[in-house]
Amino acid sequence: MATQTGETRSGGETRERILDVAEVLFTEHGFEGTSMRLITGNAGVNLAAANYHFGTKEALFQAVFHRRLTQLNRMRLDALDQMELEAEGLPLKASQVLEGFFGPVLAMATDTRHGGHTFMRLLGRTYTEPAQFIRKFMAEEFSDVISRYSDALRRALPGVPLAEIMWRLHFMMGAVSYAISGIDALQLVSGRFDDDPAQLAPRLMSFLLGGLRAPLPDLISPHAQLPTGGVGDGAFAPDFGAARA
Amino acid sequence: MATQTGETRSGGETRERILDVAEVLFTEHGFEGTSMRLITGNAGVNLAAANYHFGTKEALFQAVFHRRLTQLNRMRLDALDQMELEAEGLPLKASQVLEGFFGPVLAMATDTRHGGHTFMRLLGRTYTEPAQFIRKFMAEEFSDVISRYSDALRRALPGVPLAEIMWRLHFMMGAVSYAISGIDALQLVSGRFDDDPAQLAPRLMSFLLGGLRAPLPDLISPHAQLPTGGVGDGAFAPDFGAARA
DNA sequence: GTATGATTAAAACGAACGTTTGAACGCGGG
DNA sequence: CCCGCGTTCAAACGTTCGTTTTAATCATAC
Repeated sequence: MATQTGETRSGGETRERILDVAEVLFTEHGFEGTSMRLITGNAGVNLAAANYHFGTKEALFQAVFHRRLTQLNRMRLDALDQMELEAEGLPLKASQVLEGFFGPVLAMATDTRHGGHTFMRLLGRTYTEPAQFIRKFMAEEFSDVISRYSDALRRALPGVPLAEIMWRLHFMMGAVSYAISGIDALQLVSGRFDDDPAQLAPRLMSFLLGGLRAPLPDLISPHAQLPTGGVGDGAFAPDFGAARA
Repeated sequence: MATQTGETRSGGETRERILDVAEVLFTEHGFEGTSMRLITGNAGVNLAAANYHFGTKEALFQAVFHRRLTQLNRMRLDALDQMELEAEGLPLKASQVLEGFFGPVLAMATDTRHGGHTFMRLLGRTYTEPAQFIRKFMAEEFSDVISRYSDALRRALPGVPLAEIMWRLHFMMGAVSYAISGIDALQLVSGRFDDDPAQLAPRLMSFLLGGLRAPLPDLISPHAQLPTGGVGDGAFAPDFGAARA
């Protein structure tokens, strides 16, 4: 009220406010579906302020990711460091590795007070976004964590080929992503049921461990590596063929 | 060359061509990121033709989905009908149910000749899109299949609560979605490795069955229902708290 | 051969987009 | 007191968007 136009905000408050609002709106409407005007409007700041602080819309999007991913991956690496320290050179248990990798994700996802929930939905959604500039920095942000954790998993599951571990890590990331981002999608499709967020973690962890430690599949050509458990019945009807009218 | 301007196309060829191109471009750039001009331009048809045939961009998007989803869910229901017929009233095996549900998906996903591969990536990506008009008809297209298959799963896994089955179905859909849409995302993050598409199905099926049949988690409040297998160690560090600077 | 109805072409519509501009503002140190 | 610097402001830039409009073109029936 002191001056004619808007009041001046302290320090980096405008910047942080833009980041917070952008995180929510990018989650709700996607990158292309969110306009700079919508972001700055909801944040109560001037349109040009966004370009002043971040340059371009792409850079703003990256800044949203960088702020959270740095924190997330730091938590993951710290957890792994501590577990490996306590293990004194012995391989970790698979459940420990999973907890180190997905624990921070779930903690962030169920934290509604600091916006982590919103971001994790955005992350899951963005992981499959093919936009070039997104893929680029996603790879950079993740490569360290992936290599450290795939290594820990390889030691936790001796005899399982590395390719299999990578695939299962990939599958697990999909399950976690859906677990976080698709709760309403699930309700939408199946009506209401037990969705207590406090029970999501044990549910998910049990599922992930079951999948990670499942018997190895019968692969087509190469030498089978471990006993399989009657999984390979049925060949997934590979002939899709001329089914399209 | 017979006439001054373009040649006329037969019957519904223009319509089909628009659908095919739209499917590819929606997959690559998303709904908001794909313009009608890009679609019609790549299809070699006039811009107005798209609005003539489909009315609006949203209706075109729905048409893309309807064409494939109808086929996909028909395959799923047919497979379930036949399996239940052959079972003569006895419950199906969990592996059968999974194969009926995800088999058509994988068959479509690995079929590069008829564009199914493209569509399945689009489906996985769209499942978590929060756009209202998308959620609406996704629910309609899927509700039949979900209720039939969740019922079959419930009979295949007696003693497992329905809520648990729905959650695991949800987790599995996430894993399958990533398996289909994120192959390059995986390579991007971990370098090249074995990605023979013919081996994706057995790999995925093994993982899914392991997760589906995993021991039930220790839930916080309610009565435990089945013996659990030492999964509940660690509580996923629920205090995320003031970690943000 | 020509009238008819379906389909396409080309151009234009207003609105919304990301970004830039140049002036005004608040506030610290001379 | 005022000047310089970081920041915010209103306004405008040129482009692209989804959609509509008007006229031309085609296949077909008479």
